[in-house]
Amino acid sequence: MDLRARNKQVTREAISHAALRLAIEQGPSGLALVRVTDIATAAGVSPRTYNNYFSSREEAICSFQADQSRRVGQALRARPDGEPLDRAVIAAVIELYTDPEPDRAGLGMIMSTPELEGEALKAFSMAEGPLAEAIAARTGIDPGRDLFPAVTAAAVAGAIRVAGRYWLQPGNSGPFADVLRGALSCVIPAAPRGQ
Amino acid sequence: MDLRARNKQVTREAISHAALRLAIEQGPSGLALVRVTDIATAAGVSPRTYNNYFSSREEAICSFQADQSRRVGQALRARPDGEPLDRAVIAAVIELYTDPEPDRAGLGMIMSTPELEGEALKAFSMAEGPLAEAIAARTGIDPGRDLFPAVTAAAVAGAIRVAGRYWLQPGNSGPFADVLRGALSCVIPAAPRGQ
DNA sequence: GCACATATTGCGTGTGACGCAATTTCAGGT
DNA sequence: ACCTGAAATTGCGTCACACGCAATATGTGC
Repeated sequence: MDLRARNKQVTREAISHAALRLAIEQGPSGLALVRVTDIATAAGVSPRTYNNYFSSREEAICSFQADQSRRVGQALRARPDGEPLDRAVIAAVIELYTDPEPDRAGLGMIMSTPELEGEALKAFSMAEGPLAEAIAARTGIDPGRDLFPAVTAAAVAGAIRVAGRYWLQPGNSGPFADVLRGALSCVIPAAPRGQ
Repeated sequence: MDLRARNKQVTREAISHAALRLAIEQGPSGLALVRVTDIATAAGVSPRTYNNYFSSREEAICSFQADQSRRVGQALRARPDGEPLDRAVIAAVIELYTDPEPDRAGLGMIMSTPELEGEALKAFSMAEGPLAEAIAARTGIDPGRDLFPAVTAAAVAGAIRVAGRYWLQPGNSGPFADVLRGALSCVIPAAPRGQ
């Protein structure tokens, strides 16, 4: 990775981090008070530069979650070859989402702010493409002819989202890993049907 | 339903219909050319009134799909009591989404326009809440303690979305019902695990 | 230390979303 | 048929945002 590219990444993360931090400070109800100028200032860049990286506050705020989702496919590919699909997916997701344990405030901000709903869904759905490819590769199914990889990927993304929502509920002090495992086992078969 | 409420509904649908029609005319690449004024004029209302019903063009365009999703729960509840979960869900979804056969242009516009992605995901996810409740009612599971209803609902919504994307691919002239059936059978168990 | 690609920035413009208050519309009762 | 009041429509003003463009600053690689 180029040095220049790494600098861009640093700037990107600075903006994203500032945006999420400011959003958390104001809480879900006061998201409108988080102005573009504030985000840019907090990140140490000009408003115009902020806009070179993100085309909306929502995108900046949810960027972290989106990045996380993008890694799900690669996490599944890192699992050993012989492992059954369900075990591999569960292990990959838990590994990715509990190291470290997610930031309750950040996840809560993203998932329980109406104005962020669309962007949050986009963030979680970012996992689907790469994950579907990884599932296809693992099961040897052609994703162009069989819907199984894409449908399963969507189900996994949905399960992660539901698990997050449940974990955020007050009075839920258990580890996220347990919730994730429970959610994922509802929908992931050990192998494609009939095989 | 009140007469006044019905009039509001008529206006709402006029705006939504106009928005989708204009968007289709310009195609996914020219969505920026669909101005608020155009939508309002085409619907026969003032721009301000358009904004009383929808707070963004995207929302107006995807409103039809959102309404459709909201009906999934009720469609499942309409299935006979004894029917196994998987059959009931599949029958309910197919009934709802193939009568009539979806408008290819409209669905394509909504699902393959990047600017509409967030709103489209919101539209499909509208099904999840009511559907989860219907699943909970049918299976007798307490949705507050067990994640199965919510996870399954999310998986169903995801499967419908994936099926739609697949059905839109050129060279796919088969009935939508078949695609839906295939997608749904990937993830819906006949009953919650272990029961 | 230089040169060039690339990122950053400032400015200007067009558009959208929405609060507010005036006005129109119309359902329901007399 | 008319009145009345609630509710919907509308116009206006405001504010913030996204983005194109061109100038400038930055720093990497030689």
